[in-house]
Amino acid sequence: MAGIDDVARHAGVSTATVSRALSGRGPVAAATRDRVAAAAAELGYVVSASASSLATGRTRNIGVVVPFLNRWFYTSVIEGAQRRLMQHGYDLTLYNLSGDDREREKVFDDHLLRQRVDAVIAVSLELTATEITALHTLGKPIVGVGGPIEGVRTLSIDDVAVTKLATEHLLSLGHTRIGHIGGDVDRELAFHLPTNRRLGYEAALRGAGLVPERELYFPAVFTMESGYTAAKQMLGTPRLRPTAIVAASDEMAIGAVLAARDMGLDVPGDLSVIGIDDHELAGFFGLSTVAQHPELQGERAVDVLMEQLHPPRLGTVSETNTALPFDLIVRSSTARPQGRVGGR
Amino acid sequence: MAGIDDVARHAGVSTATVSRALSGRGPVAAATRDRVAAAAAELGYVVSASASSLATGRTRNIGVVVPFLNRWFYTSVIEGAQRRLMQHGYDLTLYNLSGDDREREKVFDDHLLRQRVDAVIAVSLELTATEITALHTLGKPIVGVGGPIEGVRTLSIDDVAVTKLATEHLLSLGHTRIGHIGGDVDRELAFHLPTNRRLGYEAALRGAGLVPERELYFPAVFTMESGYTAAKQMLGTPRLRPTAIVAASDEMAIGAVLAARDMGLDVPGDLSVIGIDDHELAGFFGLSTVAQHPELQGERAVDVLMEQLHPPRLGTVSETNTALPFDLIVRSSTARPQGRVGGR
DNA sequence: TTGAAAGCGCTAACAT
DNA sequence: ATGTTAGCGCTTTCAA
Repeated sequence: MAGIDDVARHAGVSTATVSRALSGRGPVAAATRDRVAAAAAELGYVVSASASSLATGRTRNIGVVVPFLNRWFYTSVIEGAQRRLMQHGYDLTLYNLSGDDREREKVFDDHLLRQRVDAVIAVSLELTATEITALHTLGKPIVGVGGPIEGVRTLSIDDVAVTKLATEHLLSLGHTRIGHIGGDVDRELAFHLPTNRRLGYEAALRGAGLVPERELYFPAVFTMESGYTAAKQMLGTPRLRPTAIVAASDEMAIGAVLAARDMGLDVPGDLSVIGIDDHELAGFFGLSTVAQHPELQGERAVDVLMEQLHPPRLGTVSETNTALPFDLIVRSSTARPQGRVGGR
Repeated sequence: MAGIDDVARHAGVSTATVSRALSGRGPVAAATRDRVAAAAAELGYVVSASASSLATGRTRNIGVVVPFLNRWFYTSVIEGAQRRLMQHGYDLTLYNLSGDDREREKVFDDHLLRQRVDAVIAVSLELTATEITALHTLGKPIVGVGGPIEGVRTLSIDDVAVTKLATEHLLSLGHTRIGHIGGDVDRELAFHLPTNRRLGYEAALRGAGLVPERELYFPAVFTMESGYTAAKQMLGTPRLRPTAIVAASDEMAIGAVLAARDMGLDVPGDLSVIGIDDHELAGFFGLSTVAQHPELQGERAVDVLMEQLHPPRLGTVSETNTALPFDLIVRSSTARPQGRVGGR
């Protein structure tokens, strides 16, 4: 493995010049720069990350902490973050908290503090006070995605507004008996999320002059199976009979669609269903939904960090405070309610 | 951030002793070790990764290269690898090749060569000659998971045997017209995989004295939607009329189940379907399948690397050469064919 | 614009 | 068992 000295010798300059030429920091004559670049290329020289880090204190590596891996949202965020990081020449080190508590502790107390990362992105994390302290003693920039962390800048869609929009879509179609399958506050890591989504649902109903019925809310975990179970429950309870369901996630919504089918109900003829996410399977199931673009959230998180890591020259205006976009996507799982209400 | 000198002073020993005490390399009196540990804990000292790496040449970090992130198989492998790495105190740096070619090149020519990793795990990768060269100039251990790489030790289930088993399950139930939805060789990154799975399917048929019909093979990509389309095609073609389908992945199999339902066919009454994977959704859809335990493959890959990175003392026998396990899991999507064949 | 040289924080000979 | 010390490979003053 060629070192910086080899390149220096090869190009007939000092190591300092090689460093300057290759990193772009400090003045180098154009001709010299070319000579150095050529030498480096010829020798296949690549800077040693650890030596460079030790000397500069920067690692060109970002830590991404997620509670799980096997969920569409997280992998999408990671994918977006990774793509953007690569554009900046950064690596991404992944910390998955899905193990037991001891491992979780290890991540915060050891791994993240080893100074292997310049900053961290925390995805949908509900952190303990100790963990927040640990992150702060890191002294590095931190940005959250999808879950508010005490004292940490967080990117997140407006969960209330999103569910409100989904519910309003159903209302505008003429539905008045709308059920909600939401996250179970007691069982989710990010407890604010199911709460906010439920609030949006209720706000929309109230906005239409309706009173949210407690019985039309069914808690579930964010999986297809759980959505399926909840929907069966809801649809099977005689006095409830909703004509539409808004689920707090697409996976739950798909579960609801399948439950309706299994009960012989037509979607959207007998039941309209809308989810939230625009999950990769939403299109296949013809699911109407509100898209929340998680890859974009990952990219944005990186933008925020890069701005702190490499303060931009004056005049560059930050756009990272822009609210995160979400879009209603109407497919074939929602329609006007059948029968009496406004049929033609 | 406390440094090693602070700890040394605090514990009244030299930095060398601190290093030895904390790393476990080299002799240290028990009492001293405790004193050092206490001092380190009190000061919140954590070794600097870059300084340590520079001095030792080891990074305690493994690179994992995947072609995509948003697929159950990859995230499962990563999860398994991560869990095991954490047990060894290693970090995991993720390289995702799903970007454009320029980015892919950057990964191999820059990022992986920065000496940020001690070894790499390549998941389901079909590498170019240049990329293999790049990996080899790395001079670090490499292990592949799920796809053979020239000159690289690779962990992979026996794709032929797996599909053979799935097909034999159907044969044993009495099916004789069995269709196959497999990967499209031209469109997949890992072209050997669809080929091998198809071979296993054909071998099973031949083993039962049947002749594989070309028309009963339908190419697809590894998604639910593609499986759905292929199944509709197969089931809709009058002269084909299979009573069973073996799909090369669970997602495609689920697509086939849904296609059958949409055509008014009962599963397993009119059509049996079996997949391969034991995908997280397989249970929900009652899908019979052959499980391939990707998390385990990730763990095993780490085991192989650890053995090379930390050669075990004599007497420790490596078990990493054990064939990777796969298991037939019978759920409710497979049954004896209806009607004439052996019905009761 | 370039070079010389002093670290960055830790580890591992080597010496004791 | 512990301490002394010379690097690990690069970056960055400081001088020229």
